[in-house]
Amino acid sequence: MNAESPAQRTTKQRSAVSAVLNETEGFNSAQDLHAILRERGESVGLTTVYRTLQGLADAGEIDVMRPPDGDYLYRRCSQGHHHHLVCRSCGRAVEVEGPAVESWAEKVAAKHGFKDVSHTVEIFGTCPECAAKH
Amino acid sequence: MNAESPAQRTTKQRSAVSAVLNETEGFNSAQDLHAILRERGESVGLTTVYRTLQGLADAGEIDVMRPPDGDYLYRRCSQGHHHHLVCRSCGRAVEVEGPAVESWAEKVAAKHGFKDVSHTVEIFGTCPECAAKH
DNA sequence: TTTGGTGCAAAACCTTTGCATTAGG
DNA sequence: CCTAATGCAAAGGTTTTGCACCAAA
Repeated sequence: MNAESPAQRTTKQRSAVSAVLNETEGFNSAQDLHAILRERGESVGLTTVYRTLQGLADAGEIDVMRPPDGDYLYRRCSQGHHHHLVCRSCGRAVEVEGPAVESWAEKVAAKHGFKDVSHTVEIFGTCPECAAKH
Repeated sequence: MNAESPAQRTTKQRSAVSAVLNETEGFNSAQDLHAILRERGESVGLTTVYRTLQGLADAGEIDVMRPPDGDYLYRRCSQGHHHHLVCRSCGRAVEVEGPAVESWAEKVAAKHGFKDVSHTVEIFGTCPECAAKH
């Protein structure tokens, strides 16, 4: 029992969910993704969407975000640690890095003796396109 | 109809909720606060706790936070914009400031043409006391 | 064939709302 | 008195779970 067999199966539903995540440039809720799939004629249950997203999130293949209000949002992202500049209106997101923020967080936590430190940083705003639409 | 009368009444329930917020040094959920009140023998309905917290939050008298998972958390805080270093185990929070983070967020948003920018920054970790308890 | 995946319906949860009653000013 | 505040119960909405059936390997 050492050969860690993923036993992860490739199904039509998972491929469909993954495909939508590849094509969308913003954060979407599980229900959004489910609606998109239905519009396309793909028949995937909402339960499966939730379960697939959980799996992808656990595997670190997608980013999960929680806005100040509302539900969980998901998005396929590049590898590595980064943060997001998210449009409040359309959900479009830009990946941003902030080395200074990382070190600042580490320093602050260390100063107070906190261990196992992690952090969340999200920037919200209205993107140029949405601002233009008035 | 110009003298903006707050019409805000001081009730036993609101005082009780406010008192608990003053005495706790960590973030608590509405249900936590409700439980604490009941333990004390104070009889306050969960609905009232929720409504009182909403009011205090709208008035800017308490900070609302959303952890990566779980429900809304509330805490009485000092005035002004600041962020938190929160213990994942006991909820204790330290208010921290990061001028560099503020300007960084502004700059990043401006570079991408985003307007009406706001941001959230939370640092999570295990506080010294909780770490000692192993 | 074997075992993980799927999907429906139902359960769990947290939070909000409707409405009659209570009580602050 | 007048009207905001309270609290119970019920509604709302999202996410999870139980279970029988289906399909990938």
